[in-house]
Amino acid sequence: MHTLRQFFSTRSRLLTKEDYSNVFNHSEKKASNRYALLLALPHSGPHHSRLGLIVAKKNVRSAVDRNRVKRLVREHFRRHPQTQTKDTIFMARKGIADLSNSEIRYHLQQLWAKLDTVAAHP
RNA sequence: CGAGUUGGUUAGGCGAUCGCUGUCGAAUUAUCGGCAGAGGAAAGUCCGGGCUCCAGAGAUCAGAGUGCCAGGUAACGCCUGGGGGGCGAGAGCCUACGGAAAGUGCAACAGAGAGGAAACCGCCCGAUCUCGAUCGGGUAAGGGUGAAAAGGUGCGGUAAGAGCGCACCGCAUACUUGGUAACAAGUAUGGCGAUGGUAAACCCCACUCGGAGCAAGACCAAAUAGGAAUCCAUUAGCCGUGAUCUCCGGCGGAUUCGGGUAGGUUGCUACAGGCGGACGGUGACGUUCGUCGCAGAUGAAUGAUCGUCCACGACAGAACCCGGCUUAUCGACUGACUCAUCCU
RNA sequence: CGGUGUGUGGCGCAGCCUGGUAGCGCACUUCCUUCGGGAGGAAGGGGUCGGAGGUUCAAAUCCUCUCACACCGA
Repeated sequence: MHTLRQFFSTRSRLLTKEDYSNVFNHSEKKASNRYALLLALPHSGPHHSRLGLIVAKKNVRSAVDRNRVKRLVREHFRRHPQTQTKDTIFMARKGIADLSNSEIRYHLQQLWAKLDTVAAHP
């Protein structure tokens, strides 16, 4: 199973406006801290688990930092397969650009763990 | 060797594992392999051009921009060379650097006076008398005000002074020489009561410019609503002017057509291209020969982890593409030149 | 990505075009009025005019660069 999910392509991304507003309006699970916010919508459709990224210019000023955050989140999503198929949105908050790569990785692990415990007890 | 000026190149390397985008080849329905994959500023959007659409014969006005001269360039507000001015001991650096005798305006406060001006304190002459004041006149050297006061310095001259005269400098005009030119040098004349400053004030002169931008533009095209044409139905009901009747129109169904939203495709990278050589030119650059193929994403790829070496890695991420400018930036390498000391 | 606009006391705005004094309202401080408060009246404090450079005798104002913020076009 792990080797099966070790890729990340366009099929595991949220693509259209509807995909995003769907998750926003019907999100069943949330996990957040002061650096980021996660929204998730479980489904049993034909898709894989999908990921959407929102890293606003207002919250992360530099383009280099925006790319860095998005790459780290994708890498985490790719390396840690979901226990349940669901669409997830990641929203960056203001202080995240000041963190180092290892710090961001630590926070991502915490957030996804929180999301899974909520999922276990709906 | 020290201090400094200036131009160019580069922007962590190597290995392993797991990934992303494009493309080629296998395979054929989700895999494998090869190759390629951010910058010198990709940034700011300050200029210029290509490209696309709109408007359009051409010209002028308006408006905007540029502004010493010559050249380069597709073009430029850029670059190169030269001239003037300023700074520096020098290499070198900086320079919006056309016109103020075409006209209009502006200059607070201070000061007597701010522009065809004027005399406050002064200086000098004369008159008067109470003998250091008043009045009349001459003058602009000195003082004072101001950012700026109508050539500067020296000598002569004079009642005191003044381009009043002379010398040098500055200015203006004319001519000669050198230079494509900007300009420079020289000679002569003027005798400076005229020609002050400000044009990043209006303005004048010369030159340049149509407008918008790839979210431009082109193509394909759901659902829903609405439009047009043709055909069917015109039975029943409802609406239309207060009521009734007749006529007419609308509300119905089917097919076709065109516009067009969501969404998709395209524009999308091979071109004023890079590298090397030769020739021409002081140089920017041009001509020519050879060679290379060098990102093309679209919620947006170029990364993560580990090991290792060192100088311990700055500023920072393409979004139609080029040429510049400006701003940010830890360093490393290298060419040329200047000054000072020492040695020969 | 492209195109516009705005930065002035604590807050909201004038002044900029046409260069010389930074002003208005609310708020703040003190005093008067009142038994006390509010309202009212009088006086006062507070501004590198977003930042840097240039033009000018002189810049909030003119010019250039730069930093924030806001708006418009799918």
